[in-house]
Amino acid sequence: MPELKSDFLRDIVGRGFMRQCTDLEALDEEAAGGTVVAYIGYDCTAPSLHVGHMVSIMLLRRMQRAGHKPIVLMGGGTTKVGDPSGKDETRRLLPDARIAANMAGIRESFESYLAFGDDETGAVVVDNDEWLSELTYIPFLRDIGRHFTINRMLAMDSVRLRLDREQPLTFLEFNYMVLQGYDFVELFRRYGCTLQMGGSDQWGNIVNGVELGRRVAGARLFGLTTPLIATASGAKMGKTAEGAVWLDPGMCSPWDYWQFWRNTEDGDVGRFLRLFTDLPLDETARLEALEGAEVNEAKKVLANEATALLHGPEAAEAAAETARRTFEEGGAADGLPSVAVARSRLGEGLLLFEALREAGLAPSNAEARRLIRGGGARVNGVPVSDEFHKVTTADLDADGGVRLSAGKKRHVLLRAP
RNA sequence: GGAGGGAUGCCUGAGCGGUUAAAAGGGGCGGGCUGUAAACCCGUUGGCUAUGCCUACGGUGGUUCGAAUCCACCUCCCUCCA
Repeated sequence: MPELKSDFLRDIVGRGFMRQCTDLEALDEEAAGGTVVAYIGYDCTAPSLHVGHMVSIMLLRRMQRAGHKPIVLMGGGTTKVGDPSGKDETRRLLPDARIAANMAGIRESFESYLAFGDDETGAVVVDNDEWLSELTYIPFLRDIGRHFTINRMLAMDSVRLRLDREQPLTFLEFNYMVLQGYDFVELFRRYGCTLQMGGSDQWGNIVNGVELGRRVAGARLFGLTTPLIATASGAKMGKTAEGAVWLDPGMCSPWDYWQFWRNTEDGDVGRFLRLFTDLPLDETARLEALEGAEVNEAKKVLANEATALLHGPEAAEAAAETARRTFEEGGAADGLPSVAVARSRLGEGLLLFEALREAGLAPSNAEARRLIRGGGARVNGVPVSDEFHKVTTADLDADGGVRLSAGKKRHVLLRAP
């Protein structure tokens, strides 16, 4: 790879953010010479973003810190259509109110990563519904539609996959790529945006936008994609027992978020430090070089840094401290998720399986009982295998709490004040 | 509009009158080994304080001592023809 001139590209290439770029040298030239305006689009299908979106969020962050202007494009309009990429089934359509609510939740998360404002490098949020819902059919077909050939559209991966598998692809979805391409043109016109970034599965859509911009606006646009992040053992990143690791603290507590990063596989630590923290590269290299059990130190740094970015340094510190007390000392720490229960119920002796269920450690009594039978249940760190064991006031510590555990990692503090 | 095919547990997918809470795999959860890692091995995987009861094979009725399995209608999906 030739020597890069711009801080922005040197930084993100060095940290592993880039998979493909439509014209790296020319983009480097632009970025070295002035402020680049770039965007990434986000679907509004869920009420929050999750860890799977972190690469692109961090990319926008690094870009802004390198002196450029990020645009967060909310797909309020395109979500009404549905992206066929990577899906072999038609996506169900969401009601408009849900889309709007989702958008609000997503926006929230960005506050932690980007500095919003109208100045030269201030981040902005735009909703493509603004222009997409204004479109009128015939003029749109004449101005934009004529630049797309069915031949090329049929060759797109997202389309071919469906057709090859003989799955239906509706005309509505078929239009997604046209609309996404149009977004780029619109952002170029409104904000002088010349770069679209996204996951590598968006490459086709991004290239369409670049091409369209050249044809209808004579613009020189760029596209850049990030690699798909899988874990070292090949699993898709960002899923845990409870499902996706959400960014919204209401959907995934700072404690769980910290734990997610703490549980990173050894082989991923270096890469994740580079992608998901702001630590300088010499520091990440030092941490990555740690061997054996020492990598745990690197994982803690990763968890601290990643959590601090999203939830703030205090939340990260609290999670780290709770983890230290819970795992390294085996005690009941304050920061654990806690559930309150009436003290009188402990007086009579509360069945452990019911307590586990109420604490959210098991979805049903039957599951809780299986957990106990399997030897995975603990009260204050002591394994209990009696299915009908009762938790009593004698189990309470001085503050009126009992620590219930399901397995080695999931702990809840049951409080009976 | 016509002809055929399909809908099974978290997912894929077998079963095609009783021995089926439903094969197999995946995933999940737990245990062991470890370092709150990976890999591997083992157990478990509808609900209910349970030698039992309830709910379950798209929906509603029916045939039968007995249905996920047979019949009718309905809903949704797919393929082909017009």
